[in-house]
Amino acid sequence: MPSSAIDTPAASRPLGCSHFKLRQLQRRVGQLYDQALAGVGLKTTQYSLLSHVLRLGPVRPGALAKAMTMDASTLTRNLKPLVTAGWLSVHAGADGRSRLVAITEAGREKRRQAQPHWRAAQESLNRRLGTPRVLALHALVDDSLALLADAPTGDPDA
Amino acid sequence: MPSSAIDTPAASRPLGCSHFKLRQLQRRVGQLYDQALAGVGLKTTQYSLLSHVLRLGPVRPGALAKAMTMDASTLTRNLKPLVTAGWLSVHAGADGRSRLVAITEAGREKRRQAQPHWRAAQESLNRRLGTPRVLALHALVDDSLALLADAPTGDPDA
DNA sequence: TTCAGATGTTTGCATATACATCAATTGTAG
DNA sequence: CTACAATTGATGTATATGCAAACATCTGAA
Repeated sequence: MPSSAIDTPAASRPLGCSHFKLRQLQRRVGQLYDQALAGVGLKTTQYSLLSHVLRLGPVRPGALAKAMTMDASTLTRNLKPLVTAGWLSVHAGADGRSRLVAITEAGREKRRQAQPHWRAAQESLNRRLGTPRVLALHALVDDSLALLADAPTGDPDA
Repeated sequence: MPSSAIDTPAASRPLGCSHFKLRQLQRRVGQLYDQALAGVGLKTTQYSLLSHVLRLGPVRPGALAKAMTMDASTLTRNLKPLVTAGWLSVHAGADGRSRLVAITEAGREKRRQAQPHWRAAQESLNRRLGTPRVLALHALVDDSLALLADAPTGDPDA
């Protein structure tokens, strides 16, 4: 068997469904993180969103969605609870149609408060899986994301 | 503390959020599979559900949820569209409180019809990521799931 | 036998997700 | 200057997700 691409023996072909496997793991990991953040009244997704807005500064929804690999419409809706809670604010952008999402002082405080819990979840996961395994997983995910970068949802100019 | 757990150099510590990374990848991969199945009117989750019921035969909702690593209440609701469509049926189980989920003939046919599309999605993903990477990802996910097996949502007797 | 606790499933509630479509705005060609 | 294309978000619709609690049923012990 010369090339690694052809004539792959059955045992070397992925058998299970990649989507299902990822889904399963994401559910479990999500539960761990959500539990850790439950005490401060944040879902993990919300913590992610707060963190991204904090890091990216006032940012247009479209750019934020692209940075987070999510559909713009999903982002619009995910913003709602955080704006209602007063942790994020949405202002008019320079362009009349566009907007700017920013974190509020209350949002900064909330994130500060949540950060140790998030960190605890990370460390707990590292302990349970072993740091090398987590590192390997991160690397694989990052590589995969890069290779799929031109997939739907905010495809680049391609 | 001699163990390998302490004093990990900064560069060898996971930096990003494991949950967020998994979430991102799952979204992208989910889109690929969903696109492939859109033609036959199935979401990827629904294809998974059909496949599991086909494989596990008439099965109690609780056992099915555990097998799929999802919350029982999620499963209950995910069944609804499939039952409505006539692809799955829910009967009374021996025990008056429990039930049995089974696939119907229409469900078998629908799955048969969808299978090539699912397979195409798999192969497309294998091509885009490279089979070795997909294999490595599967292995990591499987190992991680095993290590997290006693997490919430249908924890074993532990 | 009757009731307290265990077991299996569904509901209430809130959020997450995305595609198709709508609405508002801007930019531009004529 | 007007009509049309392009850009940017928001909505309509449907599904997915999970925790807490309700519901239904069963089991075993007093």
